[in-house]
Amino acid sequence: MNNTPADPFDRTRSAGYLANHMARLFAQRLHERIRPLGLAPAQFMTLLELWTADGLTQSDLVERLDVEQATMANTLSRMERDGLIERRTDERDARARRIYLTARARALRKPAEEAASEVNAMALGSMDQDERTQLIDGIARAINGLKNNDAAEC
Amino acid sequence: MNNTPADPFDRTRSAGYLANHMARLFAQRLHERIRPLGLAPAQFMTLLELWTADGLTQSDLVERLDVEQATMANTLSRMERDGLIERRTDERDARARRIYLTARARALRKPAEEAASEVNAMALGSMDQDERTQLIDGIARAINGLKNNDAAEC
DNA sequence: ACCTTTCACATAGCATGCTATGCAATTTGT
DNA sequence: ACAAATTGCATAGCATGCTATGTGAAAGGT
Repeated sequence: MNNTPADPFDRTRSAGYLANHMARLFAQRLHERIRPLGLAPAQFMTLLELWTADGLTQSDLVERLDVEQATMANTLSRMERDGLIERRTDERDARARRIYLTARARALRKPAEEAASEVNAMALGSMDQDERTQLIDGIARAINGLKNNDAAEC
Repeated sequence: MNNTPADPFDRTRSAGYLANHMARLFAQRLHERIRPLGLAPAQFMTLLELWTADGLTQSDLVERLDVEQATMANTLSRMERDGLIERRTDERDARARRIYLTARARALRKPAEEAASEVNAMALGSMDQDERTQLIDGIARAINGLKNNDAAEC
């Protein structure tokens, strides 16, 4: 019985492991920068959509940000608690609750986006424009591969 | 007052946003494959180290996997609860508790690593070997940039 | 020896993400 | 018109990750 198999799994070259590590670091760096604004990463992500399109429903956000409905419901509850959004029942569909930004949330756009750009610069700082584009494109392709769950798995 | 600024933050081209999205998809795909084995993603990550080096301490794992000590403590508690590890107090240092795999955990190595490889293949399926290496290297560089928090920020 | 500092770990509290489930409102099929 | 299916959202329960804090054991300085 061989304890170290012929083809050992090397986590330092595993896309999944590295993706997790990178995402944790991004979240930490972002969080420490937007915490002074009273924001957390998932709230910032949600605001990115609401800053460009106010009055969306929860299911709109679920679709655009590709998170589960329950996750978004909880994030929105915390944002309402923190005075970032208001939820008003849709006039035509009593099930839906449209989401509107408060003045406070609108005011946070610039500093928060700057913080995020800063973190991106920190990650990509050592790369030229070509390398950055290649990395972004590569991640986007990986996302596509992972999304087509049922599709042909090579 | 311009509601849509000249340089809008495009989340679909933001490394941080994409990193988060990719990591969530990786975790989902991995989890659905290793759940039948009774494993969760962070447990698998921890096992990757323990499979190659049994008898580590909690702080060894913290250092190798770059997670916070409290995070690792909780993950190890769940792994102990689930019969994957045993913790025995170090003979020479009464503070440390060395971590040993159970037979059950040892038996899970092959199927779990195969599941992870399958997910990696799913993500990288459309790329040739060069493209895969470039993506892995790019992520590794981003990780380095994000880790040197205090270092020169461009 | 003794006091301070450091180290290894545990715990509390919170945010984010998931699955599973439930409920009420709308839509659909007949 | 009405039963069945679908839709929009809430909640419970859990895993993973963080910061902050506490505790007991070991190490170091005097």
